[in-house]
Amino acid sequence: MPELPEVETTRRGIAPALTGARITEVMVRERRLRWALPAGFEAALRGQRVRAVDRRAKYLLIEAEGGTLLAHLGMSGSFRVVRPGTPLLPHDHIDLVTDRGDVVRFNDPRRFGSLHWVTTPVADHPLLRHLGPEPLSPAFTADWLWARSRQRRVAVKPFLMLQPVVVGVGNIYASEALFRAGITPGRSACRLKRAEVERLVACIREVLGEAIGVGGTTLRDYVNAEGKPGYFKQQLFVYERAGEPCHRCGTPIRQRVQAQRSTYWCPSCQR
DNA sequence: CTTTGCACCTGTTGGC
DNA sequence: TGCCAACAGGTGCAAA
Repeated sequence: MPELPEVETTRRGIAPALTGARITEVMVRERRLRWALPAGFEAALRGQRVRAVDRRAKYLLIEAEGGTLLAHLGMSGSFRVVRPGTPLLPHDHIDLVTDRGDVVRFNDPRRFGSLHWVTTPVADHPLLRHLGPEPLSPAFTADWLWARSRQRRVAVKPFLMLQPVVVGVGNIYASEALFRAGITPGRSACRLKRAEVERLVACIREVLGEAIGVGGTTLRDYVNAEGKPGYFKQQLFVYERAGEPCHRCGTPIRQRVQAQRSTYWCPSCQR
């Protein structure tokens, strides 16, 4: 499910309930996530006061006094903030109960999501150590993307989804950014011209920023902390629009598979 | 090192 | 109507 805009929307939604609150109870109904929750997970978290809720790439960092809860939503994960006694939905695997009477509830049908309690410096964690720059930060520049792309023969669309290159761009926004930049997704990264790389950096920033502004994209099951969908689906130019007319030129949108993932593009607007 | 394909899961959809 | 293959916002890992 979630790419950077959906994770950021989730962060903004759960932060008010968690920041400054103490976790008084941890209820685990299903430990088999991407990595099984270890015995002692609940005990480690119980009693922790949350200092801040941050995001790095597609990870949520719930930073407490004694460590950080590192959460990933995988393909189908979501967090909701509910009141105690709210009936459980299928796949509501974990509850964090706070001393303010909020329940932060993790749901994940496919269980590709993960939770880690980390007591070492979190930026050094193996899952975070090799991540590239945040696309909305000044560290993500045309110079950076240019340098990273020069020796890469891989097609530019899967290239944009490599987290060591730039974080947060997933299957939807890779196609959307390439449409906006006018670059066809099958071009090798190393064959991009300098001006194209510059456009791409700007378009990645633009599309992610706009998506955050409307709460992300809901295709199927993504919901924010209030259980509501994001509205960026209406703004998608190409994703899941195979055969439909391009919003810019009317040419039918095409679809192909790259690196086992569907790619969408306009053969007329993108070269 | 880069690149490719698989694996992990459940739920939905579309074709026959 | 029912069955089954294909596919779905991700990514770690093994192998070539």
